[in-house]
Amino acid sequence: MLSTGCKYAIRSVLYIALNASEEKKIGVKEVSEVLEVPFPFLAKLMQQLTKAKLISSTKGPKGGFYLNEQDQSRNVLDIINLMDGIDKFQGCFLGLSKCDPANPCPVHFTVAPFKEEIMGKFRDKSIMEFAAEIRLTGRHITLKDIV
Amino acid sequence: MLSTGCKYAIRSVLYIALNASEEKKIGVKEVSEVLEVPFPFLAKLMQQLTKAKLISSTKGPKGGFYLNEQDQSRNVLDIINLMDGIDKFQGCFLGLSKCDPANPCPVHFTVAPFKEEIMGKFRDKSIMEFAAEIRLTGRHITLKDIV
DNA sequence: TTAAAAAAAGATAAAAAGGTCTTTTATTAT
DNA sequence: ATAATAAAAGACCTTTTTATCTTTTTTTAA
Ligand code: FES
Ligand code: FES
Repeated sequence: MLSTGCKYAIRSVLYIALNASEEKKIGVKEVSEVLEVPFPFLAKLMQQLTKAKLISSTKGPKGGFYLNEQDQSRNVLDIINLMDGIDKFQGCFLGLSKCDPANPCPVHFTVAPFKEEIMGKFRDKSIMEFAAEIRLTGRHITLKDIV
Repeated sequence: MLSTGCKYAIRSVLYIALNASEEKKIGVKEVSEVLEVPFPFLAKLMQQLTKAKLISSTKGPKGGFYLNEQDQSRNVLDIINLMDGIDKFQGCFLGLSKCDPANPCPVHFTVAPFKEEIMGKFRDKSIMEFAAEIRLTGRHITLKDIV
């Protein structure tokens, strides 16, 4: 469905949303340990996220990652779009050049409604709204707390 | 979304459903040319489909691929399951060990309804029903007829 | 019964995704 | 100023996916 990098990225951003702030930044090390994700790989992903301005960072001691105000209003679709490209949802399910209702592939009308709706869901809910829900209902981001 | 092999496989099976029969079998060559898919790669995929009894074949002159009665009642989900594995839909969207409503990840309730429904759609409609619809409405499987 | 046709099988190669390691740059506290 | 810290950058390695090539087996028709 999504690339592993993309999955890691979503979980990381949510973890940062939940646990970091401009005063208490969080490093790659902590994130990679808590989420059980390979450190160097995650570091690359975080760099990408930072360059794309989906998360913020500062170097040096007391440095790390956090979400500034703009970052907080981003949504999950922004992350998917950055990591895997929006075509993962917008493109034709069977890989034909364009997904076009005027020129539909055999499964177009089977999948199109879902593609639309799921993109909507991931666009309309901000990272912070997700974080609030996680805090409220105790959803897990890590493998550890499942057992 | 799906692997390229899986997409090729679905399109090929539909093409065979539409154009082949036990009397008029179709070879890899024709399928690869019409669908614009690399011949040797497609040959491998067809072997897999044959071994899994999703399509039928005979060797030698006048040989080729076709769908027997059992094959015709198969569905798209069978193909996806063979090529990519059912976890592509059943597994957790964020890659956590198990997708379990009792222990949901942050996006579980956002995506779970879609996963269920789309699997249903692809399970409940047989290959031949898809073929009939294609014949009726003129859906395209190839890139050529789009322009 | 032989030659041609076509799938099956298996070995190999190229490209992409996933993952690691090393060096550089920026920041902060001492 | 200096040492320590942590991200940024870039080179590198491994595995999986995608694709190709070659040989073998089966079948049919002449
Ligand atoms: S044309 Fe294939 S999904 Fe829309
Ligand atoms: S637990 Fe993640 S999608 Fe169900």
